[in-house]
Amino acid sequence: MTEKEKHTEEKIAEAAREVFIEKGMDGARMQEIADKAGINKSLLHYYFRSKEKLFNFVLSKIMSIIGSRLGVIMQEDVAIIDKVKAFVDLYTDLLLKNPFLPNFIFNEITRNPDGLIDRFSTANIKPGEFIKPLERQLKKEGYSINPHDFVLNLLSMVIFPVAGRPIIQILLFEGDSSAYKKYIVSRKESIVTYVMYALEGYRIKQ
Amino acid sequence: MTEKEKHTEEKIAEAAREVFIEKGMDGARMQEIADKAGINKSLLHYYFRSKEKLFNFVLSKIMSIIGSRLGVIMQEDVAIIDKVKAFVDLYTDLLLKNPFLPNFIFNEITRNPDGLIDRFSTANIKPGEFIKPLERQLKKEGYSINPHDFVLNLLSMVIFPVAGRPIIQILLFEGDSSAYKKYIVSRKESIVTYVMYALEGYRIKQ
DNA sequence: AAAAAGTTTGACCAAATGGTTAAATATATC
DNA sequence: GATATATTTAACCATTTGGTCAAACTTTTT
Repeated sequence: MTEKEKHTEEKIAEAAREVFIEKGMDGARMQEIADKAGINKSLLHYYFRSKEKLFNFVLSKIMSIIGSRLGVIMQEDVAIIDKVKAFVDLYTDLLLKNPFLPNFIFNEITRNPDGLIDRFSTANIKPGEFIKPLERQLKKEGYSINPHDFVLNLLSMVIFPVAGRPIIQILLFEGDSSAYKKYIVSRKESIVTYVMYALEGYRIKQ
Repeated sequence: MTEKEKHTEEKIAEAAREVFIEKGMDGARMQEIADKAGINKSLLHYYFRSKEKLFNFVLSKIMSIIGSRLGVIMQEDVAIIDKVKAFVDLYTDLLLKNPFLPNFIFNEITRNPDGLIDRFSTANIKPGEFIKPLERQLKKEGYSINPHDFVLNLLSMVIFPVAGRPIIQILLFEGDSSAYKKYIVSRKESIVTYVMYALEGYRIKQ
């Protein structure tokens, strides 16, 4: 009973996750989620009362995962460049596996920006906790860069090329899908190099 | 007559632009566009036969503007760092004025990636024409960086922070809207510095 | 000024969509 | 094995939404 319930609920959550991420809240259809889960549409409403409730459930789960990963990396007590490396590796892989994720997040925060603060608490994400350690570490290693710039530039370079895949693929690779993928993987290294070179310029000479 | 027609058509196009950009194709409602244009819903269909036609019209216009701006900058025969400066200035302003634009583009290319190639031709955007001059210029100035990395990192750093505004604003500025805006403006300079420092590392010593 | 052509409107329609409900089926409890 | 409880289904509903149409109104043409 609890076993089966878990099974159905999981199936629904998984299907909903896929559809919502690919189509967004507005584009997603309850019927499509039901079909993908191999169940009746009424059953969706039996487990999750409404589309919105289902959506919130899915989004919360995703944000928790992303947030906790980010938190772990940012709070590790290692050299800046190792943090960068860990971050780039982890998120490149995550994004390659979930190419619709960035657009989904962008879409949702645009659609409902006011709900974001609550979502952060629900997902137990505490921004201060991973900006501050970074700030300390940059100072400790003698880099005078604004930590906000540092973290935002990094996030940008990792996430944007995946979020804008179709454009990038055409703009830089004449639509060649495998060339694009190979390139994104290669960026794991080239981003780290780029950041390293940039940081060099911010080193406080003494 | 032609005067009035222009007036109404323009009003519709402008209203449609606003609504589509903010809500996306799926989220936009023909009624809302009609209301915003101050006209009857039937009139929308009189000028633009269907929602899709109206959407395509709006999107094409936007892409043409963005593309032509990019083309001009990329083909100017000036030092790399001046290109970077021009690009950052122009696009930061564009994005501050149209904060929903990036998400709109992401959304659309995700929703319908196959239509993108046609849209590029319609908007008369020729990717090769602004990648190649950049490639030459980088070589000429003795930087060994992969041009793809260079251009993508730049695009990322300019666009991402605006696309992800609600998150960034909470993550870095505790939700303070004016602090966020001030910061984005300040990035006009800090991005250029960051890129300059990074490029330094790619300089071929001789 | 009459006819023709173009523009605008309100009423209406069919399809899609999120959601409900009562009955049927399976499962657990006694 | 009977009763109660939980799960699943099919039929149905109300609302929303893109779109149509004929009539009314304006403007242009003759």
